[in-house]
Amino acid sequence: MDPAVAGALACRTPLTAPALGDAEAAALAAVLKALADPNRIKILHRLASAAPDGVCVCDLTEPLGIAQPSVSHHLGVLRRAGLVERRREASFAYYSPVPGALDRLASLLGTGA
Amino acid sequence: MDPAVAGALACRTPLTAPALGDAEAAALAAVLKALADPNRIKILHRLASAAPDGVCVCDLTEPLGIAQPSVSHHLGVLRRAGLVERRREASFAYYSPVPGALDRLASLLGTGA
DNA sequence: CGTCGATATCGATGGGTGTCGATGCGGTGA
DNA sequence: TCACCGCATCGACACCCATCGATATCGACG
Repeated sequence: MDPAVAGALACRTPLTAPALGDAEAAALAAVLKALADPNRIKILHRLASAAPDGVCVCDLTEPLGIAQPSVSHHLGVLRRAGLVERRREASFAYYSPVPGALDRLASLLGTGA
Repeated sequence: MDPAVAGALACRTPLTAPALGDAEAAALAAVLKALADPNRIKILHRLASAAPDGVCVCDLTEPLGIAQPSVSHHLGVLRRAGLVERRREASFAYYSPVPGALDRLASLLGTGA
């Protein structure tokens, strides 16, 4: 189609802002996907509200009602997304939320990104 | 196990706040899952930045590089999640972001939910 | 040094989802 | 009236993911 004509059709939108790049969109989607699970939300909520120095895996398994490998899996997802961090001590693993990780995400959403 | 003993084991956490309910976690996860896709993020960003009165589907198909049925699918997901709304006019469909939808989500994340 | 307990990883499995082409449904204009 | 156009839905396909049991790893402890 003739481009000069294409711009004059009935259905067009001005496009005032530059389109979001593939990389930014993918990065944002990756973090959101890590959060988009009920069990991971519960985990993060518990980490954020209950532990200044971390929560060990064994204290997450029972209240979540899922098996221990599943809990480890979810914690790994959150950790790879940069939302929680792990502190190993003896044979225990204490997880705690990364300060500001959710704040950055919240501000991104708030600014209409 | 004896509860009086369970509280005294090595691996315990105080649990200062009530656990997040299944319903809240599922609802939050549903909204986040609707956002957890690069194409949907691009769509929402474009809707938020380019259109006071809505963007029609045909203007989203080409810049996203995906077929029209896929665009309709993503718009449907966003609409069912309460993030965008549709205004039909003639044979066109104009989509626009729901005001405050992202703000509420951002505040939920910011308050550590 | 052997056992046990806490976590992580592996392999399998069932369900969910993004993508597409084909098709249906209204509304427009010739 | 009829062809065309924009959009939604359908059916199929491939792929990802949450979950589990089984197993490996690693440190503590007797």
